[in-house]
Amino acid sequence: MKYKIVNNGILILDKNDFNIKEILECGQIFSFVKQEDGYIVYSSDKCAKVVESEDGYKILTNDSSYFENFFDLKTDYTKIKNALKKEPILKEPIEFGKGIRILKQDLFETLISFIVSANNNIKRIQLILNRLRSSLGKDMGTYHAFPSRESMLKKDEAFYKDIGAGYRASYLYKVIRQVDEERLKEYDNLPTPELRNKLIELSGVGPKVADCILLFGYGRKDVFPVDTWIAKMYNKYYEPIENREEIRKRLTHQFGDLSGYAQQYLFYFMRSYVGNNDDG
DNA sequence: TTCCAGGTGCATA
DNA sequence: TATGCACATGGA
Repeated sequence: MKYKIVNNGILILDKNDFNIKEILECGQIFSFVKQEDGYIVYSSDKCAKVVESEDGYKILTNDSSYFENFFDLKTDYTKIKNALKKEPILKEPIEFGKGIRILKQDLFETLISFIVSANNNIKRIQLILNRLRSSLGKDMGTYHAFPSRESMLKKDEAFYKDIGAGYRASYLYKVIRQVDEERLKEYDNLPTPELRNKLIELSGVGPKVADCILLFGYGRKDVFPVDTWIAKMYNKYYEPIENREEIRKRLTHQFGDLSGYAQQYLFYFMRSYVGNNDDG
């Protein structure tokens, strides 16, 4: 994909592999705001405004190199989509979400965010994380950074209940006492299966949340997170199987190193297009 | 009112 | 190892 670093951000010079609505609304990230003329996206202590232009997008930010990596701009998504289109089941989902890119997100933020996401809906996940940012995150002027582990350590479990985390409050209280940002970074040296086992040891992190952290934080594309929507998909287009571990095994076997990409096209398609309509 | 949402932890067999 | 249940909360 063609893009150019300029003095106030990044110019995306191609709309084929970049659609900001699809990138932000496909469920991989929760901290963003839709505006009249574009989107503002928050990651860690940074932010960017993304505005559509005639032949692409402008990413307005002071941290171009961070967002170059964040938006995974060096990866050729045309190539990935062409490879995945050979699977009949992915033809329509890829057409529907052809501007999706897998974001490379901050590890600690991804850990906390996807613990909150468990058995929860996206609107409420966003609400809880916004409260977390605004009450504990560093004031950056026009917004608040995602809180550090250090700032989260100062709060008791009741605080996390008060911001609406529900029964996940105890997971949050515990998990920040199990790992810090440095340890999470060190884990990146491990191969995916070992790293996955390390993550599952953490409070509030099971197989599905671990896979989301692997995919959206560590950038591991050889995982296929199986949530309620993917389970629905599998039972609709493949065959009825109750066991999600079995579904995960079969899908990672089918899609291999492109599992993460395939999962995201399917998830977005199921959630926003097929939705609850069960007669397709 | 019941069901569901990007599931996990824990007890039980 | 595998199954079943409880767990907060708000929208449909």
